Amino acid sequence: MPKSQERCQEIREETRSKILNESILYFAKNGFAGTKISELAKHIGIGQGTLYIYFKSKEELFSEIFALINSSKEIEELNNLIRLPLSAKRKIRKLSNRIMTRLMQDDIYAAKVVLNTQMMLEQKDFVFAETTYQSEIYQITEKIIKQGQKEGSVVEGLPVKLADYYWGVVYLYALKKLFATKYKMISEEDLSRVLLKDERGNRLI
Amino acid sequence: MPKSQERCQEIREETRSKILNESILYFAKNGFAGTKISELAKHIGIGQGTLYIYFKSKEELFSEIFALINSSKEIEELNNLIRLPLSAKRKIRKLSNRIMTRLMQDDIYAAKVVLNTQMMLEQKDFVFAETTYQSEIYQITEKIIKQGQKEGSVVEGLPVKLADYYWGVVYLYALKKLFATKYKMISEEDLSRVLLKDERGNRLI
Amino acid sequence: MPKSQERCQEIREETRSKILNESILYFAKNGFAGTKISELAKHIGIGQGTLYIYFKSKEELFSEIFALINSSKEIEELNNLIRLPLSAKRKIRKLSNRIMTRLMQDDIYAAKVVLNTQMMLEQKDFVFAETTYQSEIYQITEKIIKQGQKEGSVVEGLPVKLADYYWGVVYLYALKKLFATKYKMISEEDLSRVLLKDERGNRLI
Amino acid sequence: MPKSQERCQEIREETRSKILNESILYFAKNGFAGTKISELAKHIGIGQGTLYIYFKSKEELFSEIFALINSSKEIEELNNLIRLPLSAKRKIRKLSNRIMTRLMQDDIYAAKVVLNTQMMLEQKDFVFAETTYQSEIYQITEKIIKQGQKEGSVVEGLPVKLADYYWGVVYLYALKKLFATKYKMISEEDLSRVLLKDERGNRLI
DNA sequence: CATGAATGAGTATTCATTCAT
DNA sequence: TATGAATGAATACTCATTCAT
Repeated sequence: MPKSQERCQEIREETRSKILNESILYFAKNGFAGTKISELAKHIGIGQGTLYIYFKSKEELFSEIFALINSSKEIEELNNLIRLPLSAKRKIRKLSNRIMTRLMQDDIYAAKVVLNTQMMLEQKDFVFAETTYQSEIYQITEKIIKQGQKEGSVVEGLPVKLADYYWGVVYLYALKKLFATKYKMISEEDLSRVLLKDERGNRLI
Repeated sequence: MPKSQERCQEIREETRSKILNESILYFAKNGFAGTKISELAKHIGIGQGTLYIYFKSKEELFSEIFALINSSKEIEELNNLIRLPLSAKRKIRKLSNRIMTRLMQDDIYAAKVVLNTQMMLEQKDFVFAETTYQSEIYQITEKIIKQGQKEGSVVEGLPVKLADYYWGVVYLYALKKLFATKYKMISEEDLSRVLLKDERGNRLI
Repeated sequence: MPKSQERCQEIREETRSKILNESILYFAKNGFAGTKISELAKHIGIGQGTLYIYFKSKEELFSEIFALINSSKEIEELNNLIRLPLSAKRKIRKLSNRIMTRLMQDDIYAAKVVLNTQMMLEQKDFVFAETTYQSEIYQITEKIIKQGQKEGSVVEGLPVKLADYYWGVVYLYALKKLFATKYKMISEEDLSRVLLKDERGNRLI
Repeated sequence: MPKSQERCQEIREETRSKILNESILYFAKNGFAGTKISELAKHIGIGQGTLYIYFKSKEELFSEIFALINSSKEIEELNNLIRLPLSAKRKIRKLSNRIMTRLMQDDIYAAKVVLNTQMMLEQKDFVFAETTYQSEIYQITEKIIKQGQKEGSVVEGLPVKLADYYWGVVYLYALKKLFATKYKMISEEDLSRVLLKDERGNRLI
């Protein structure tokens, strides 16, 4: 029965995706040690045992989440952005706009940012790829920064430091999105200003 | 002959302080769930049982840490700063300088910032005072921001948002101090720039 | 496919009952402080963790045992006995007979008597119902005693004292059943004699 | 300094006695497993360490208590009683009177009875002497019972069973003395009646 | 000798993982 | 395949015992 086989495969894939997606938020909010399988399963709406059909262990589930995060189109998007024939300032504004829009609309995106940044900070052993991944994002950002510094629109300073700072602020507001009940989200301009010189000042030159 | 009462009291106070101080870093780095009493005790250099002489439970130890954090002189210092007959710009530069200097020299300070900010984000039930505490710091910062906006040295925007952003960046670099192995610490000017308009631009006006 | 809901419920009820029943003897023999969860679990034939699925703590298990003891049919039986159109003497003989028969055949019954009496003596806080329960048994016994004193078959003395004494002797031999290796069990007549006047003496009147 | 040597010895003896006496009640009320050294020391009014100067371990303290209990003059008194030129009935009444009087006045006596009987029931390994001791008391009691049965004042039945029963009732009211808040103490006559035939019946013969 | 702070072996409790249904 | 009851290794917590003062 090839049809049923396929269908089975399909169902498996669906369940796997569901677990993965629901877990991202849970892990981002509670951390690895703070996440109990029993509660996670309840949150997802499946039995505890079901989790172990799809993932060998809690740790494997956690590292699979990174595979998911890192396979995202983030890098591709960034690469597309950099190649556009725009000023660095426009690129930064576009990027910031895209980030803030997603952050405000999509908890999963915020969770991904949070987990990814935390991994980078804590250097957990079982996450391998992300160093490469993350540094790729950083490198692209640095390129834009360098372009901007040439163009005079981006503040002075080591590009690596500025890129780190920029994504740090993104992480900060991803955290607020996930955890804080009362907070003031910053605007796309606020985020851009991490890199861009003040408009008014420039205009006056 | 019994140990002198005062000496006993002294020893108890010392040990309690030692536990509290050493625990701050540990909890900040590993989180509540990720902290094992057995390892914490080893880290402090005491027996597991000793911990329980001074604190009823892991949770109590954790919440006592907040009493310690919040009883700090942070507020007092800020209050002194705000009363000085200085421009908002000078105040912000002074404050940022003090914060970044401490952050770079003192892991415990970084840990305090981290724990305090996380508590505020996560709104753990057993921490009561900090809301007040935190908002007090925020309120003072807002006052400086308002002063600076009048003086034209501080960027436009809701003071509450800017204060939140400013302390968020402090939190961000406290995290980096504690966790990151490779990172570029921002300078005092970088931190100040969260609030202050770019120098060059201003000069040109 | 999930286990059928009813079957699950059934299994849970069975395991719970098993734990409760097996624990009665263990607690009665070793006391609360003297009972180790690890050994109790081994005795029952389950894992330690299983105990905690059904009972929040050792203390909760202990107090649930009382709910079980007190929900017994003891009172009902006594109430039925008292309503029979018999002389107090016959009632006492019947009651004593039933008690001693059970005591000799059923360790669980002995354990229930032991735990219940000890609770009454020690007035543990977490046992609420039993005061009522116990005093109800006492009150019924007192009624039979009063009837017997009117009929001239029961010895003089405060009914409350005699009831207390009677059940005290029952407790005494429940203890012997559980603990003593060598002892002489008293007969039904011996127990009845706590309340009843000596036959021979009466006959001679 | 021989004088100081003696004085030291004296003080040691006093402290040892104090610990022993205060411990009897505590152990009787809480059992071996239920007694915490920290609380026992507080109850006695000494430091925890002090206990270990006088006794090697909790277990040794417990078994020393038995040496104390068993070295008591109980047996001697009983032996004196049996040798008096009295009827068994008089002896039983005298004995019961002495027992009940002490029981009501002296918690330590009640505690001794309780501990002693429980040891006999539970046959703890580290108590050796008491079997002999206890059986000696029982044997003397049996002699009185046999005498009484010959004289017609004591009820029929195996002397060993009756002796066991008699001392069981004594244990029962020792328990009540220690634990119960509300209870009706039995009188000397009530205790005697365990062995003695009813007066009225006898008189009528 | 007396103390009580410190210790770690022992006990209670939790939770990732397994497995019969 | 899906479930959740059962498990025991890991973790939190207690308490008899030691030891510096």
